[in-house]
Amino acid sequence: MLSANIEIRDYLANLITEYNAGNVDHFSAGRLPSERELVEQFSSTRITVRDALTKLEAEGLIYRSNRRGWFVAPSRLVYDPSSRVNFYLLAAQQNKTPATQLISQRCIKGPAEAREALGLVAKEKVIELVRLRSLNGRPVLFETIYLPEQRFPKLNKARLEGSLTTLMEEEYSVAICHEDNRIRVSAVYDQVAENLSLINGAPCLEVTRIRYEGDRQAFEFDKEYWVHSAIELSIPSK
Amino acid sequence: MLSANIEIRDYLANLITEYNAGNVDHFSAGRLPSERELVEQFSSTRITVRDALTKLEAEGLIYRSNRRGWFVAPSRLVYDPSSRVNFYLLAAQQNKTPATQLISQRCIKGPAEAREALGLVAKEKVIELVRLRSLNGRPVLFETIYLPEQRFPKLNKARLEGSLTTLMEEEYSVAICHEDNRIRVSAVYDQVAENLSLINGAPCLEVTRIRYEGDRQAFEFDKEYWVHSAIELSIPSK
DNA sequence: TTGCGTATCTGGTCTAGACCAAGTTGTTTT
DNA sequence: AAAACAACTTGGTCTAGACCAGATACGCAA
Repeated sequence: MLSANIEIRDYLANLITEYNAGNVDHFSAGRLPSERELVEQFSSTRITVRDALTKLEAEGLIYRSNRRGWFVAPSRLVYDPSSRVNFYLLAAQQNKTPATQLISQRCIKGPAEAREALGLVAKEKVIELVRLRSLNGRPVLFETIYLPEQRFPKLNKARLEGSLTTLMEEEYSVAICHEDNRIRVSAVYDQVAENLSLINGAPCLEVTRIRYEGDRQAFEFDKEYWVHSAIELSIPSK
Repeated sequence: MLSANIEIRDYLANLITEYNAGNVDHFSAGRLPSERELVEQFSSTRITVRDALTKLEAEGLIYRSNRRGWFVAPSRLVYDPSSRVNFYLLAAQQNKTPATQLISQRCIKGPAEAREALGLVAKEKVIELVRLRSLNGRPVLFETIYLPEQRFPKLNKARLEGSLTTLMEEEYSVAICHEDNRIRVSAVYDQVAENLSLINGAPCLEVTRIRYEGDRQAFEFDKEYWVHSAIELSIPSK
């Protein structure tokens, strides 16, 4: 005996599979029926319907756009965090249209985690860049980048929405020698949640990255929050 | 104005931080108060309390043991999926006590995904091994391993709960030349959920691995489901 | 001492609503 | 045509319960 929420999940999961296989009839523009319509259809309650939707969200089959509705998740971007292929190229290779928006740029003391990773002392400051990246108009990545101010004076504001890796190579002769990526499942809140159109506490994939140049001198500390259904990591062996 | 569920989350998150810092008074044996006690304490309802708990679960601060209660999540196992360090060694290095249980062993046709990855044709079969791995008595990993029967005849049953990598090296002269890991956030159901003491639809970290030997011949296909709060992936650059 | 049954506790699932706030859309006004 | 407003729709949050099923603890009988 299946519980009601699983029945609804299974029903929707089947429709989604068909939809992804090309049968576009089920959902208009990838949008699922509203929660109240599903309640009607299954003679159930919103609690149960939302249980089903939350499970599909956890699986990455659907995603929510805060207070707008639930949508079928497009195919995932396959991403190798330790490769330095830039976001635009990667997206283009997978037939997705990328976009980057610079949300803020500040020169601050910065959080302890970043200062430690960058080996800063005393009054040294960091440049904090906050960016939002989208695929086909859907926000998928909220990232905060910390750079030592001393290493990157006079950052070219015009280029901050493009590939930072390229900028750093061309204008600051950075040569990455090593990097460490830490990946965990986490949740988003507040500014991150809002920018990704998620609710507080929604699951995400969190990537923390430290990049080193030359004799193991850290020059970049990143925090990335990915809408989990938008991404699959690919880690080839060394 | 904070919503009630966030207030409860924040309250518990603080207690958990203190608990992890050594103030053991708050929770006996890492166990949170029961949902009904929290309802009392905050003059709220179970829906709201469970919203808060679900958010803490998504963040990996707590985990649930099905119908037993909610517990503070121990520190994560840091794991490099592309390294071939075995589970026992890895756990020991991080002061955790590992255990492995062989749940089933069959010789079957196997799922299309595995057959394809292994390049099997016609009537070739695979050996399917299902194992559950624990840290300090807590189940954290449910894994299914598919091996081509022809490559691994007469598998030594006695050793299937130990390191497979070691077994394959010693008894079948396997030399890994390459591997590909795919990582995504997903959800667990049925047998996987039961074995991990999770509910249907609970979030997890799914790792799919293909290992190759010699001239790029695949010899192993794995599906790993990790309790997400139990693990952090570490991916050093190539 | 060892099972075994039972009472109790826990989370799992669900009912049947309510009100709120943000996003969307259509209409009116400028 | 553009801006402003209002009506409506959507998910977000919450109330106040109910019953179920698995896990646990405990007492009793073999």
